[in-house]
Order: sequence, then structure tokens, then C-alpha cells
Amino acid sequence: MQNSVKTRFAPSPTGYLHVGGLRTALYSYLYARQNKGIFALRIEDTDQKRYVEGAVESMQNALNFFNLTWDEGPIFQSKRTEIYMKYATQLVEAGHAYPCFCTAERLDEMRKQQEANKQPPKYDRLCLNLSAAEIKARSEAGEAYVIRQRIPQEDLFFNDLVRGEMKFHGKDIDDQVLIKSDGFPTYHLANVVDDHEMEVTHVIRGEEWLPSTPKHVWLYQAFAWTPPAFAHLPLLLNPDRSKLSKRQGDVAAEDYIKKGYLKEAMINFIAFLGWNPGTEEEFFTLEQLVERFSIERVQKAGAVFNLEKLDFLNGHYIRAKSIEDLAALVKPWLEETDWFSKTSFTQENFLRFLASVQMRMKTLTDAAPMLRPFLLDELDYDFNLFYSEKMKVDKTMTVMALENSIPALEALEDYSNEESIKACLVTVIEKLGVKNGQMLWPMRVALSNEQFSPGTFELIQLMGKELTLKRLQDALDKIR
RNA sequence: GGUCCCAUCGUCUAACGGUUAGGACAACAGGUUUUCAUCCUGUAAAUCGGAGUUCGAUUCUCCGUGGGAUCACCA
Repeated sequence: MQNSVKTRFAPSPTGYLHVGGLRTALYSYLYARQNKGIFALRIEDTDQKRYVEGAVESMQNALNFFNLTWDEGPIFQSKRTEIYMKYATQLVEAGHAYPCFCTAERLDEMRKQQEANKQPPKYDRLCLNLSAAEIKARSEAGEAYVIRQRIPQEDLFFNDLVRGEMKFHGKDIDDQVLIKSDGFPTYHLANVVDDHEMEVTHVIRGEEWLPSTPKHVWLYQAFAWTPPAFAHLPLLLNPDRSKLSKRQGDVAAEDYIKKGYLKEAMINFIAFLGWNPGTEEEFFTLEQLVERFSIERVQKAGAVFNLEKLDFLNGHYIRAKSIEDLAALVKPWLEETDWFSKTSFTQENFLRFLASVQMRMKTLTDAAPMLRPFLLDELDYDFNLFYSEKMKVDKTMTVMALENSIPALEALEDYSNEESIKACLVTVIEKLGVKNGQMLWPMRVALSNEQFSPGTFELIQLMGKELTLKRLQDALDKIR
């Protein structure tokens, strides 16, 4: 009796992978891997109107990017229509479903009426008791019809892995359309049939499915199939606590990739939206999550998708990268710029520059602007940066700092460590009788043309004698 | 409106019915630093309200309140 676990991720191909979908996929993946089970991918493309070209590829790419690899599929529901039809027919014969000839117009009218009377919108079962002869006659006459599920008018209980026992009233629930008039199944039928045929043991999905779960459970009962275990995940929320939507920020997983977030950070961040290990540990790799994840610890309440923590995690994972790995990650962003192709530098220098900038990167996109002053042959100075009231630096002071530092640094031989550079410049500072900042601030700007950058000594060491002197002289010439 | 779900710092969350209600992010204040960042230290910040059960409720029950989801021939 190996009760082997099987989970699945079943998106509909209406666009890109949503971050909420990413979390659902992640939890399903974790649960399957943790139990040495199977993680399957299924594409719910039963609505021809909503199909988006390229969506399937885009979703698979995104899942692969995050290393959420699947063992089975993708299975396409659109290729299985006969199967659903077969099962629907079976339900009709057993009295669990019935054909319905009501037109869209009649249903609209009915709903308007119900709304006017403040009744809940619900199919009135006009076609529930049509005689076999009438059904035959009308369908042969070419009248379009759907197949509806006959919902039992009784209470239903089922267990949810995150919420415990659920109770619904059959009389409140609508007779769901199972087969549309175009012959395609709706989500409800296809979902149940596929989960059964694929032998899915755990259905892990978003909370928005909770209200339709009784329909699914009744379908399992009608077929006399054992239902899978259900786990409904809390929603991801906008800052105003409504369901996460495009209106209020980026919702596509790939948007975050494009913004320079690391997959490690995304996974760690997403995993903690609705789950935590119960300890004070906060950094988890995918492998560690596989080890530690548990549905029992999944939160019931929705979680606001708040990016501040993601920024923090991203910075953490960037700093944890080896400099070679970071260089590879950063390369595409540099190549996108209009200046990168015109620069020349040694790989060794590049790695040194990158290392000095690593500490202050929040996303991979930060690399290009931060590296630019190191890589460019000549800087286009913003003179306002030189002068600082707080530092007590004006034009005269700047010129003085540059004029005096250049000969001193020219005489200096040892650029291999900050100490010798510091010693050299401190001598100059003492000779001039100025404050450290008055000397070092304009030098730092001359070297970097940045408001925020590594320290002056570090910059000089990183750039080496030649580039340092070139920069200082260039700045002096331009400022005078 | 019907049905259902949910409720601890601003945010993510921890707490066998017994804790000074803990941690992280963010914020703020210091230290390190010529700037920024990193790093370190500290401060402020929460149990939605009311009953009940109990010697004792963040925790259990009920009622409110608030928020959310869902009610298609979409998933």
C-alpha cells in the first residue's frame, strides 16, 4: 500500500504565469517532492474564446525558470473532449445530470427577474423534468442544449486540509453547466474527470475555488469515485486587501524576472506568503522548502503581496552570490545598455568593480548604472555633485583637492591596498589643513560621478593608478 | 443580496488554555563609514468589539463588526 502522492498544477492558458499561480504551483510541487510523489502539469484550455497564443510556452518557461519541474504532462483538456462527453452522458443516464435547452436570452431574463426580486441568481430548473421524447425531438430539430449537473438538495460536508470541515447547502447551489453547447466541457466537469483519471491525490488550488468545491465533490459521488484531498490556499492580496490584480501592480511572474529579482528570492518570498516553518529561520532554498513544507502550517488568511520583503531577500541573495555567478547574471542587463558595447576592460577588473558594487545592489538592474562609471572611458560630469554644503565643499575647494591629490598619487607606487592610498592622501590633507571630507568628497565624485558610490580609497584601489589619474585630471580640466 | 471564508505590530508571521504577546521586513535613533550601501546596537509598533466557558482566554463557543471570495454555456 504505497499511498503515493500526486499533485498537479492546472492553469488556463490566458496569458502569463500569475504570481498567485506561481505560489500554487510551488506548494503543489513542494508537497509532491516532499512525499516522493508526482507533480503533473495540465492545461485547462476548454474555453476556446480565451485561448492566448504563446501562453502555454510562456507558463512552461516560467515554471522551468523557477525550477518547478513537472513529471507528467502537459496534458491538454482541449484534446480530451470525447472523454468528457462520454462521462457526461453517463451522468445523464444515471439521473445526475440533464440536458437544458434554455437560451442565453431566457437565462438573462430569468436572472434580471431574480435580481429584481432580491433572490439569489440561480437556474430555475425549467428543463429538469423534460420527457425523453421531448428531449429527443428538440435535439433532433437542431435545438442547442447544454448538460447541467443535478445538484442534490441536501447538505454536503467535506474536509479541507487548511480549513478543516466545510459545510454547504445543496439548495443554495446552482445546477452547474457541465457541457457547453459547443460540446466542450466546463472547468467543473473536466477538472473532476481529469483529476480522477490522472489519479491526483491532492488538489492544491486557490481559495477562489472553495465555493465550487461542493459541486466537484458531488460529481465524485455521482461517479462513485473517491475524491482527492482538497487544500484551498489563501489569496494573495493587493495592499487594499482585495484579490491581487493587475491594476495595482505587476502580477506576472516574468515581470519580476525582468525587474531583476533572483529566482531564489522570489521562491523564498512567495513561499512565506501563507506559510512559515514555525521557527525563526527566514532564508530557504527550494530544496530546503521541499524538506520543511507542510500543509498543516499553511495560513488561512490572505496575505498582502508586499514587495518590501522581496527587496530585502533579493539583496540578501545577491550578496550571497559568488562574484563569477553574479557577473553571469548581470551580463544581460549590461548588454541592454547603449554604452556597454563601447567599453573595454579586463575581466579581472570587471569582477573587482562588480564586487565593490555587490553590497549595494537591490536588484540585478542596479548593476548597469552602478558599474557605468567604472567601465566608461570618460565621464560626463554633473558638477552639482562636487559641491556640498554639508561637506563644506565649493568650487575652490574642489580645485584645490584635485590639484593637490594628483601629484601625490602620481608619486605613489603601491595601489594594491587601501592603506597605502589612505596614508598618501592623509599626508596631503594634513598639509592642506582641511577636513577629510573636503578632500575626499570631490575626489570621489571625480572618480565616479555618482552621489552614492564606494569610498574614495576603495575607488582608487579598484581603478588603479592609470585610470585614477586620468579621471582626476579630466575632472580638474572640466571644472576649471 | 444568497452562500462561504477570514481576522495578532503598517506588512509577512510565532505563541500544548498560563509568555514581559516573540521574530523578520519597513520606519525611526545611534555606532562603523568622507557619501551611499553593508554590518552592529537600540526604540516605537498588534491580539477588531461584546458576551460566555474556565482559576486563567490571542487561543474554545456564540453574537456583532470589518474585510474578502463566489454566485457565467470563464477558469
